[in-house]
Amino acid sequence: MQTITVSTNAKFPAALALRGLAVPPRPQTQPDDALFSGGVRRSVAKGEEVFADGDAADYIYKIVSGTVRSCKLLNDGRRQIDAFHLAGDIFGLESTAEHRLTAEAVDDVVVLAFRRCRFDSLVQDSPALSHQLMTSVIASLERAHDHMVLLGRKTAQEKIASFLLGMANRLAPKADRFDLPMQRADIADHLGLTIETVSRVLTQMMRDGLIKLAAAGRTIVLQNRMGLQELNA
Amino acid sequence: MQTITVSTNAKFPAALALRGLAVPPRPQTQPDDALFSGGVRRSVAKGEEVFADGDAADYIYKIVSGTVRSCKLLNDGRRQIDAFHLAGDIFGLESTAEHRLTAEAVDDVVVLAFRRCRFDSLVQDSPALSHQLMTSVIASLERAHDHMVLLGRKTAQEKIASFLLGMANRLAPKADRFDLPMQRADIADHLGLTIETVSRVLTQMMRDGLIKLAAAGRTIVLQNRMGLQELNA
DNA sequence: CGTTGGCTTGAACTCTCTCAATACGGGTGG
DNA sequence: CCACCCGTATTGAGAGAGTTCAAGCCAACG
Repeated sequence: MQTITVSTNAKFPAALALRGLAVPPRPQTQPDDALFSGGVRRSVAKGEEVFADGDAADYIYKIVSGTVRSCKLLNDGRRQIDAFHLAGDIFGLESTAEHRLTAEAVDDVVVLAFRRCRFDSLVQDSPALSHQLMTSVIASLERAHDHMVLLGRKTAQEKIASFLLGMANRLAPKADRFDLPMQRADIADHLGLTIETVSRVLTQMMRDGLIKLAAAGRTIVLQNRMGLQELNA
Repeated sequence: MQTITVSTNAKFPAALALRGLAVPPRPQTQPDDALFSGGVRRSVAKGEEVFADGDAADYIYKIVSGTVRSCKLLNDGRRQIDAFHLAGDIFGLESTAEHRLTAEAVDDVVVLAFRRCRFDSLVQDSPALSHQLMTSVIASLERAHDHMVLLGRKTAQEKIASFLLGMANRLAPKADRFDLPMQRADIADHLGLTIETVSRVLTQMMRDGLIKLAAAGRTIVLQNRMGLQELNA
């Protein structure tokens, strides 16, 4: 744990130095962007950590592009992915002085990083910001609640159906086709299944005409939203 | 859903009326009690709802005594208990206007209820309160994260071991003996198991000398904390 | 064109669930 | 004070969803 902490902390200043004085391109404007003007842009390569379990929680992050997974590990290697964060999402807030989970780049990622101390003082000054932040954390909590129902009480089929509909909603709200950024192992560790079960359920759904798979299983086409919704329980 | 909403909303003013002008006895003083001075005391009998899924989220609650379970239901009756709240815990904080889960009294409960709107303005005025509240929500979120690991990746034995150690910590931090306020069905729905599995694992732990059971299985004596800790993963 | 990483498929196994019977305990009424 | 009851917990036997282990496949890449 110590080694991980050190290595990641060491990595971060390096990234800062690299991009040092570059002016961060203005991301698409959203209600809470006021919060996030002036953050430091940081690129994280696929598979690299944004922060690790045990790291000092000095920064809060907002995703510019790419996908981040936040996960917990059991000592024997079992993994649970609590959530996937997509462009626009805020993460890293969920902690005390030290992070209690690891955030890794699922694909190549660009984030904006904000010093937490500066942030805290900002929050002190602005009740509006405070409120926004609170809302963001509470939203995370509600997603966590939904995910607990999924993990504790849904069948493999239902888990996959929920997952596909949820990702479709976030990745391509209008369309019926989208590309999953993560691989089967990530999906499995998010849903509390094995990769084999994920694969089997997906092929069965394909046979049942609910979905179509393409591009090595990464592209999903929803052919029967209704059918999936029924499985969604 | 409508019927539940109405009935519970109707219940609440009644409770207020009943206890209307009674001066709430001052609960044991804690750091964040400033937040909760002036709340309305409300008793909830075992099995009754504090609020239901779909109710207007007008109040925030702090437990004076007793145990509350907050749970979600699937349309076919499957249930997931997200958390048990004990004396001193805050619950009912939502980002939306409506509750997204149901809070029920596990045993006879007394809570303090606070109008959310009044609360919000209080928070506006006091950064300190805001910070305390934030801390409380973040703590909930971290417990949720831990629980997701449990639900998604732990075996029945490990789930029960985690649960017992956790409850021991909260109910009797020093002692090795404590009474579970909830029944097997609640434990099962909290851990993503069936009551039979809960019972079987407990019996096995008893045979293994890890615990002792008494009082119809409600009293637990930890005989081998180390052994449980090892199972805890 | 061989290697690599990720995905799929198959067959056997096992942990947990399901269904069903039995036991326990606290409260009530005779 | 005992007998009965009802809700809750335990125990048993059989079934099944999902896992495990192992092999095969496919596309990307050097």
